[in-house]
Amino acid sequence: MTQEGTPVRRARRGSGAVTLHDVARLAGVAPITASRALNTPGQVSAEVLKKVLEAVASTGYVPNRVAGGLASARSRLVAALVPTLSGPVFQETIKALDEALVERGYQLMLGQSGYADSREDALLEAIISRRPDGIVLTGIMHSPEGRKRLLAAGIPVVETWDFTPTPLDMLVGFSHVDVGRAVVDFLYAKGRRRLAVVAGDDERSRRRQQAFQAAAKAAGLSDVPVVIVPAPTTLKSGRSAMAELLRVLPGIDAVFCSSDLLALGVMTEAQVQGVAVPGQLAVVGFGDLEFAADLHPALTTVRIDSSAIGRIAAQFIVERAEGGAVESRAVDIGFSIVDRDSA
Amino acid sequence: MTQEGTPVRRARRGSGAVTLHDVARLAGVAPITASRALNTPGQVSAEVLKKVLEAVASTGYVPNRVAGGLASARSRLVAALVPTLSGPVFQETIKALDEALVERGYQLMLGQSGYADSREDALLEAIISRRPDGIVLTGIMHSPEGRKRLLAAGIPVVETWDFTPTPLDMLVGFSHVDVGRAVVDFLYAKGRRRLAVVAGDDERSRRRQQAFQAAAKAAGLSDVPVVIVPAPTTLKSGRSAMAELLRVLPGIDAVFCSSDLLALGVMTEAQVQGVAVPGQLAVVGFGDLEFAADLHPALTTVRIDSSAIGRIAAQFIVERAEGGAVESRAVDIGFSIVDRDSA
DNA sequence: GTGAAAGCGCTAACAA
DNA sequence: TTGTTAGCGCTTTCAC
Repeated sequence: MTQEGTPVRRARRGSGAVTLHDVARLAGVAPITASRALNTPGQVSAEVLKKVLEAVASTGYVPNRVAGGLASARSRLVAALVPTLSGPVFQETIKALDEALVERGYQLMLGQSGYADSREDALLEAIISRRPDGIVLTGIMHSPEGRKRLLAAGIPVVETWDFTPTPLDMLVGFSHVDVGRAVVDFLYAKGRRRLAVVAGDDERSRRRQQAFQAAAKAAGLSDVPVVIVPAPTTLKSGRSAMAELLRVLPGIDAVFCSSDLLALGVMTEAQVQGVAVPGQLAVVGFGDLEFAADLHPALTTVRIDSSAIGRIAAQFIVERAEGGAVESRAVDIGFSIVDRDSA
Repeated sequence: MTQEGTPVRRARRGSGAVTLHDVARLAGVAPITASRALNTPGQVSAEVLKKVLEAVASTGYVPNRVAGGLASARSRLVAALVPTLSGPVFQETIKALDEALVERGYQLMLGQSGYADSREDALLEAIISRRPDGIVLTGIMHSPEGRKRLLAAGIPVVETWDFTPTPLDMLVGFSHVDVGRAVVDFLYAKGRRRLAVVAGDDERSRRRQQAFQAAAKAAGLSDVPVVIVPAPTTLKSGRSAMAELLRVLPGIDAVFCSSDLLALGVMTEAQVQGVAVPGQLAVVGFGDLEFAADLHPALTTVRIDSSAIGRIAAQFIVERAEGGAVESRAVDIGFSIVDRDSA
């Protein structure tokens, strides 16, 4: 059903939206000139620029970056894979990543891989099919198929929140083994001798926990009991883990938790059961979430500069996309133990 | 620099990746047939399907949905706008939205608008330029320019987490005015008479707060003092708001907080200052975050089915994109007050 | 500084 | 069921 008498061979396909052609026609220039006026204004005369800008304003033209992406092979889209959107751990990283990206004209796509690797492959395909200019992974890509797919796609990848000598491509993170050790040293220096761990059932938490146990053993401390709780960690699982610990081993004097939320649960249960923190029990969290400093008692915890991870990841990807710098970079952003009242 | 002696007029542009053409050639069919084998397998013969699938497997072909999106005017991308990625409030909505979308072959794009409207317009343009199949807003789009842009783009929009008689398009939310009133009734029934509010400085919180004040007045209660804290709300601002309230009006017997985190801050400060909850002071939160039930005392709070909002929004958008159903729909998912120990 | 032509990789429309 | 053709809206390449 065409509206006018103009002879048309086919039905119109387009969305009907204003296109660059419309703008160009209105401005009296060729489409490519309009394109240049918008993307590289330095390359056109002031007069042309003005006319194009007027045409844009009067039509309400919004460029179609899907088409632009196809033509230029640069989507200006970056994908981030997180285990889950529940849980505040990666939140600041994603927030900082998005902010840094938007500032540079990129957009963020999100995918939840789950803590299991099951859906990961399908998700990876869905993401690669959008041809993002970069992919940010929280954690290390372990599955061989995943690594292969990513490598084959030739998309810049930043692995984060971990450290490995064999990154897929680029890397921004820190050593979980070092964290485990450092917390043992910290608690030992505070005079604590009967340590315990409450850890979420994900790979990085487990790595901290194992390093913690090994370091405690090396320091000549008694065996460190461990309670593993499902990922993502919750206040509730912290409470029940603490209840179990208290039941089985009432003599412990310090607990290292794999998240601040878990630590809050542990402190809550301690309070309910009349165990004084830090008097009888030291509690150390992980993450230094916004609330940690203002709890009562204020939570001693391991601080990770979550925002920095996001910012640096964004920078790496944008530089790769724009500068074409091919070098693979790895940054260890480290961590610190924030010594507050709970330990 | 061409590799072979073939006379080429231009340098090769493509990404070098395997394309549908490669797959089709390998399978011995036309590109469109390969396309159909992958997208609408019912339309091709079993034999062709098999050959195409084999070709896909042997080449590691991953479809380019950027190209597909351009050709079909369906990007299978949905954008979500949140005020901020910090703060757990919309987290479950986004999580559920993403899950429902991925299940149906869509991908989620994220944008942070900030609580101020300043960057919103630029963000909106960035999003529209990707031609998503739908946009999910947290909150109502108020700015006239924003509404205009969205309408002009012709992209299905779902406004969420609020209710209005004049939605832009589709709507999934609840009435914040009703929440404010219901909490007054609830506290009144519990015998509380000197109510106060701690509210984040965002529009929806303010609306609950105002309705709360009005309802208290209508019930013949004394004027309700209000402390406004910056958005996003934090445990810290809850503590200082409570400290202020206690200093100025020590006689209050109930506080309605605009988030559970704020409520936790209020309870923490109360505990530190020796005010018994719920004995002397009732505390009501908002959101029913995962941790609320396991605090001590367990937090009485307003429960919103955050996941349902995400799921329904996804459904609305997908139906619009696929069914072409043009009707505008509005759903009030309501809320409930979860009566636990803190009030 | 400006433009014509070609094509990015895919799918809608039409035809056989 | 399969194929041909013509784009989607933009940017690249090459030429003036």
